[in-house]
Amino acid sequence: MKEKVTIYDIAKALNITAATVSRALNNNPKISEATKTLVMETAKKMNYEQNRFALALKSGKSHNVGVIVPFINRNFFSSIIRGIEEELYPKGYHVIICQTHEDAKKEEETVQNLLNAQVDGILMSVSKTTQQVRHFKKILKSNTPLVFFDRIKEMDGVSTVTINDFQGGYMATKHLIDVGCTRIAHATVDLALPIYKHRFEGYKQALEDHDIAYNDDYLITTKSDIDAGEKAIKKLLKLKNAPDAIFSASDYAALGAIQQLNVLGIKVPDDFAVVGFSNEPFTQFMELSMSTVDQSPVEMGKTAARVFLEQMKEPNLKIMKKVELSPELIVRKSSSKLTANNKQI
Amino acid sequence: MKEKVTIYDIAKALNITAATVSRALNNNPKISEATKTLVMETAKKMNYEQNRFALALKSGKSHNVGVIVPFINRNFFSSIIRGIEEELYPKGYHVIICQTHEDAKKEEETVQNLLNAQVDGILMSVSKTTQQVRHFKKILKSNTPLVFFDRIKEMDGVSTVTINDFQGGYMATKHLIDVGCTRIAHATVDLALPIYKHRFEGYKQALEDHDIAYNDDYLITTKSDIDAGEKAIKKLLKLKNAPDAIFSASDYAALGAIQQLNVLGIKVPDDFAVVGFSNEPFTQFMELSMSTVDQSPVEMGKTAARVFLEQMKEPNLKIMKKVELSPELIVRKSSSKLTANNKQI
DNA sequence: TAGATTCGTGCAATCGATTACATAATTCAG
DNA sequence: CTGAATTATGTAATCGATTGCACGAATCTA
Repeated sequence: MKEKVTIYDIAKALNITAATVSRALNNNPKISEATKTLVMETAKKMNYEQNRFALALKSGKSHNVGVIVPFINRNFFSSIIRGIEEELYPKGYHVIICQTHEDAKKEEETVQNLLNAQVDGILMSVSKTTQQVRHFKKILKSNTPLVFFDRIKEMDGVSTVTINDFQGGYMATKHLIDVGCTRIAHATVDLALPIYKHRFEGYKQALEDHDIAYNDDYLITTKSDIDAGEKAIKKLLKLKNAPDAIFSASDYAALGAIQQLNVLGIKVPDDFAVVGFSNEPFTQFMELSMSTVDQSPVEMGKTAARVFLEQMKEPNLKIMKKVELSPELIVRKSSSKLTANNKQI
Repeated sequence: MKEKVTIYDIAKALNITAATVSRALNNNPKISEATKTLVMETAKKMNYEQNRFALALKSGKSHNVGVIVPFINRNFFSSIIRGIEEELYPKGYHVIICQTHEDAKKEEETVQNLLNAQVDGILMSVSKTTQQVRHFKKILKSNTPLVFFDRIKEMDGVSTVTINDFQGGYMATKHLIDVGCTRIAHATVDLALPIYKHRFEGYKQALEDHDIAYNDDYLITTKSDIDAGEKAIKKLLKLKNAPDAIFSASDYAALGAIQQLNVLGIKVPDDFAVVGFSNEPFTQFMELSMSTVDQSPVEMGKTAARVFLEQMKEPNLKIMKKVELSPELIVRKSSSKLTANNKQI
């Protein structure tokens, strides 16, 4: 139907060469103003659109960036992607989405695939099962900017955008202390992953700063789901000196905890306070809304995108930027209790 | 660093021409088996990867598909995208994500942009504010397959994947009737949009089939948020013959309704039953879990992708396929009541 | 006014893969 | 054993945009 208009068509129409048209469109200073405007105008008139492939083939730049996440239908990740898309789209970049399903092998394959597609950059959150860094090195070797967000792997030459998980853990724990809890448990997911390790360290530090001894029995490792949270509560309540609060590194486990506490007839927050982590949408919709730590994922996505753009501006310079965003404690009902010493927050 | 290997490199290594290499790699029957295997092997040995841009430039096919949704961080849409990605990725397609923010103008711009990027197809859910179909016609004119999912616009030459919203509305309403409700209200969002219109029609049909007169006072138009649901309940309860149940076309409005009923001390589900629509994740996490209609979004995404792939197989044939998926009623606490005539479902 | 600059364009190669057409090598029919 | 048919490969154009180099024309210098 509608044949694509090329610079040759414009050239023919104006009786000049394609080279001149190209230069005019690129605002090359060697072209006279007269020709420039003339070319611009006819280009517009003829509905000219630059062919991305020809450009990509010539320049090696695709104006695409690859984004790799474990799953895209997890609020945290889809919100990050939203942030990335909003930041990059106006700059003419397209965002290519890939999921790893937390599978290290699929991650490697995906990376290879995106490199082959010659994306201009890769923004990603590392899969839980990833051990190797070979594929990341390949990215760097191919001179493609690489930005990790949230789940990172410490590597030379890679920029990272994270939230301060230590601070998040600290805030959550301190808040529980502030509302009068003294026997605070912590549910973690996998201490081998930096994000969880840092939350745990924040938890420990908050205890220490408030002269509460760390109790190893109060540390429990769970999966990030409701079931795991239920089991964790059952286990914790069997202790002779059972806790009166829990800071869970996962909102889902926290939800399971609350549900189980309900079943057992234990009053939340009065007899047992709960704080989660991530600010999943459901946490605010629960009847007993859940206190949690917000990670501002949209902002994280935007930041990651901006870091990428900076890197693109300085193609020679190897920038390695580490941005750390601040988490925000969101106090809701599951931990809002009035005590002798504390006002409701 | 690592220079890209091209077919010319392979050709040089084997002392043949690039044409032969190309043909061998494409399994052209005119090439002898001997050369084929030889080429294949050296290609593998040299880590050859086909240059997508050269191919795209030559063929006009990008092996990219554009996906346009209002927002990507809405569970429904991100799940659809997940389905699309899972179906298309193994076939060598990359998925380019764009959001419209429900803005018709941004939608037009995005379409133009994707066309310019020469995507091989566009899968999309139409923005709420879209009136014009000019940009859709442009897609068709450029001979690019177009598939609408969920939010469609009736047009010639466009394939659609929807769920049977009528059936969903019918099932939800019939279920409420089955548990003994007789004065069933309906909260809709915008009857101008087919999805909501069909849900409403299903609602009406279910009433009619069970000899319940349709009452115009029970129809209420709300936005799709919690606030709107609260207001709707307030308004409905002011009626002299107040309803005893509501089928809301939005889970969010249904949530608002439940919260407001709680505030007013009205027992859910015994005194007032509630069914939502969409099966948003939060509906199952609420203490009083919400009955709702599931739209199997991942399946919808996969189906849309498959329809696209079929279209690609028959480039000459103009296929126009209309797939309708069945919704599934999910009964949870907000409508599970025991009545004289009904067993608990 | 001759020679040197500057300015604006054109020429042609390039990016990497595909493919119609040409050609060389082999096989086959009679 | 010769011409035709078949098979395997090479030649060169093409997709669309960019860009180093060349070149003619205009302007300037002394």
